[in-house]
Amino acid sequence: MTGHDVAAHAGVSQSTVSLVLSGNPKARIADETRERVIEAARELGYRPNLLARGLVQRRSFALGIVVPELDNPFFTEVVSGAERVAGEAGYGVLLADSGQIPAAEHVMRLRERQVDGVILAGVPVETMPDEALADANVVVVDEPTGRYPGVASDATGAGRKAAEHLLSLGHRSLAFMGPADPSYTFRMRERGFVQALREAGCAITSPLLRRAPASVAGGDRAMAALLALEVPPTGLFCANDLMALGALKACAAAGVRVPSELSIVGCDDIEMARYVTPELTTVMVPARGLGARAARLLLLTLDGRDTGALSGKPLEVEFVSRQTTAPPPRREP
Amino acid sequence: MTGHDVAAHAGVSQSTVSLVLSGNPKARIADETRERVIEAARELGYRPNLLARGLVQRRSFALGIVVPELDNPFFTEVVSGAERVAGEAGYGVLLADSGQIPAAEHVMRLRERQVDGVILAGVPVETMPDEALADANVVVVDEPTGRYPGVASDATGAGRKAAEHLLSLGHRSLAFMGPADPSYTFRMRERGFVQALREAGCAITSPLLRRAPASVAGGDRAMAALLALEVPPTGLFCANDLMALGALKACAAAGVRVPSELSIVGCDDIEMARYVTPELTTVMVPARGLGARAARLLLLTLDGRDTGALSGKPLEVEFVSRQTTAPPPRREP
DNA sequence: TTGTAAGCGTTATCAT
DNA sequence: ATGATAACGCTTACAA
Repeated sequence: MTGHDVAAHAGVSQSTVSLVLSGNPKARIADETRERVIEAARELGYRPNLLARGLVQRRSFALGIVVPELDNPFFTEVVSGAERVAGEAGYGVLLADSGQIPAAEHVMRLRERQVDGVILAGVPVETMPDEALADANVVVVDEPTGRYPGVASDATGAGRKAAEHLLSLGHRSLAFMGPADPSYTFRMRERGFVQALREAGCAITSPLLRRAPASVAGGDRAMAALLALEVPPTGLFCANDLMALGALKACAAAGVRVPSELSIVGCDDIEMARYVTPELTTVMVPARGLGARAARLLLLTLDGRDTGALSGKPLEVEFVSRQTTAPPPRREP
Repeated sequence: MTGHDVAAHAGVSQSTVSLVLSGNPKARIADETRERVIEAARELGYRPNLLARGLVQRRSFALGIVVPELDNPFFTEVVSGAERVAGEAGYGVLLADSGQIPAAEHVMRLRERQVDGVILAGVPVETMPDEALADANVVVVDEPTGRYPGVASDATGAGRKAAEHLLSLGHRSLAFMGPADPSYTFRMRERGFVQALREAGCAITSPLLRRAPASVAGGDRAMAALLALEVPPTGLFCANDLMALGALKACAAAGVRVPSELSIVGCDDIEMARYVTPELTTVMVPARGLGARAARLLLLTLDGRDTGALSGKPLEVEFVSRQTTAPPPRREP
């Protein structure tokens, strides 16, 4: 089924078919002819070949999105948000998970497929060879770089809000857990938290600052270490909800009651945060919104009309009070 | 950067470049020439345009995969598994989430993009217009149809294993919750469960068979209804883990202790099953394996060498004993 | 208003 | 062993 077939069926030339069906604005086609073509296309069930179109127009109307791991619900949401807006704009979405294949390689492959742009989420952009991204349309999610446009959430604000909440509850002995890798967002969450504490005259000591992978397993381990301390903290902020879930698990295993003995605040507000018991107090980061915004920004850029409105200020994060925080236990007499 | 540029740089014709770089087996190229071409390509950072290749070869080396919702961790895993094997085979993966746009429409779009095949997961294939799938390479995940090849898990086996476990613990008053829609897999899980009970002389009465969406919210609601019964069940099997998580939540809210007062078995073994407290006893369904297998089957089909080995028997499911099941409470005297 | 024709960047068939 | 050349299915001047 090609445009030629439709043309033959409608008794017109192939280019007329193209003119009609591609909705080219500067195409003056007789209404009668247009009808015939559309009818013929419908009858034959004609669908244009987007590879051919892409070849001549030099754009594929497809976006690539690369994430480090689809398992992480945060990235799943980013992808989901991006997919939604891309889909609604008629764009295809090529998904690349850099679990097995390095991100740079994925980007090269996407570019071979002539994607019009690439969304990078959770990918350490700085570590990628320049050539991979050279003159490509790139939007980076949640990792501000000077080099590429990006969309981000207010990461320091997230840490700050967690600190303020814990502080206002009366906690003074606070801990943080986060990954060792230099991920911008995690670093900023940490910084916001630590700074807010310091401003309140409540410094965090190094044994209370745990490094572990930003996963449930990592949170579990880090919590175990915290619990083994002479003087465990009464409050904890985790770099993401996954870690918080792990911490929760470790507490359950150790018989530590949350929130009466220990308050825990996560970050992201993944769906599961609402589904565990006790429900996780956290800071909501609009993952789906980030993905959607990234896609929107990319699409605007492609149309050459990125007004800067989208890449502007970071998306707001919002403190969500649930069941894992409470005032610290009274000191044993 | 096109093949022509490389040709010019290497002092050969464009077709020679293609011959060399595409690794065409029946290409006899002088070693010296080959070297020159490869070197030129490297220097210029040449990457073939896959749209052009796809146009002439009439295959895009891309797969489409459509899922009902990326939020559902089960489908996320399916996608992840499929993406992995597709990626390793050099195939691109076009992702389509039928949240906003109907699955049939998605399939049409994917076909416009000339995907070589489509994986349908969690999509009600029977309800799709025939034309959407007509002479396309399709693999259906976990929903056997006579019309298309598919990969499936042993859904009745899953229900059966849940029943056997609960029965062996001594439960006799059992409930089931699952979605009302006629999804094959959920139906089979239910059937396996109910049949195994019946065989054990332990019929399930209709108030103990709850219909609700296969989500956490659905499970929560269904559990509330179950708890409101005169004589609540002592054991419960949920059509999937999401529902089980909802049930767990409802129990926590109602102060019903799991597993001492009520035993719960989920199905799927999503990652979260391990992370809630108490950890969810469930039946493991290899979601990632299903996705991987679906992709493998599709790739084999494309190469025209589907030996039938993959579409054969359903993938085994495995009972996973964790913390949400125990013997029923002793009868009140 | 519509048709002709020149590409888009490849692959693949043929001469040479 | 290599180079012309004809597709692939479409868009887009330009002609008619």
